[in-house]
Amino acid sequence: MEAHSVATEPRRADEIDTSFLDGVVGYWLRRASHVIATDYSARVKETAGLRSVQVSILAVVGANPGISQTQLGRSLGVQRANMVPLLASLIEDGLLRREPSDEDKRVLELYPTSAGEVKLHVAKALIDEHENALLAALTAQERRTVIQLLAKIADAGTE
Amino acid sequence: MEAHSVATEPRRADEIDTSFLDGVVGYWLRRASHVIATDYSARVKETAGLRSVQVSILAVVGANPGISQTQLGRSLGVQRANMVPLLASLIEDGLLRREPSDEDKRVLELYPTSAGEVKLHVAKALIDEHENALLAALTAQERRTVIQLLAKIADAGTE
DNA sequence: TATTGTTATACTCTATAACTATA
DNA sequence: TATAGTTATAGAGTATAACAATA
Repeated sequence: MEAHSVATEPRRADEIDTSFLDGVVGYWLRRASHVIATDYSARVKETAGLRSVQVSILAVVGANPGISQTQLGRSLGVQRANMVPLLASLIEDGLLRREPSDEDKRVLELYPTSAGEVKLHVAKALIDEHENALLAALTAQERRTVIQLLAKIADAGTE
Repeated sequence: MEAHSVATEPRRADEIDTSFLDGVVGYWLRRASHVIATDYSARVKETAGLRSVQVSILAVVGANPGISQTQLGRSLGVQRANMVPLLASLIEDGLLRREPSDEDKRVLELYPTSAGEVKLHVAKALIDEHENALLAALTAQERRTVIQLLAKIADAGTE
């Protein structure tokens, strides 16, 4: 039995019934993440010439000078292999530098350059601007709440 | 002035300072979305042989028989061009069928087949299972809250 | 044997532009 | 002119497997 006699005319976009998906967390996660990532990527590329993950890299290296590539990737949820081109362009642009570890000759320690710290400062202002624009509908308390809940969800993948 | 004298030894992964990113909604959105999407995609591919967005398509067409491709794409946040291969495989698998509209000869109306309704039923059970597994750390109230907040964020992209 | 950084490569998902047929 | 569906293609972003150097 196929239900094709129900619709007798085209529907308007705002009449679409999505009631089932409305209760699915993963569905809204995909929608919201896509909206935020699209806007943020465009802004950070235009203003700072960076990919969004590269801003995270600058921030984490800035707060943890001497961190290794593997540690960095683990803390950001990025695989070792994918760190290579991300770091290569940051180093080529003079925003990060590498130094061999004294204790473990396999490890390359990462440090921000002064240019990298300036760039990170610019990026931080950019993030504030971006979040204030796209999260205008959320109060400060709601933003804290959503971060807390998203962190719980993200933790499910690192167990 | 480069801050490389601060770190004198490698850090353990759980000692990494990510305090700046911790307050950024977009950062946690990326992390959480990645965890959920990875697990869900693998399950739905293995069990139902579908991509995650295709499950959403089945659900929306099931609730809105006769919907057009453009309406469907708009309601799911998927562009017209990207709907084509998604729908092609669903039709090839006999889960959906198309019928020319009587009123507008440009429009193709979409209807679920009986096989599509069975598949949707399977997918719904899969979604419940997936969400219960990965959102175990969240109470029912917290899930409702996160959906409400994510919907507000997603709305920022459709204004 | 295990791990760090690396290379090469493939796959998924999304974006853009242009075409056709209808309106 | 505008819109629905389509085609072709490009670009992010991520995943997998294998390698050399070192532990």
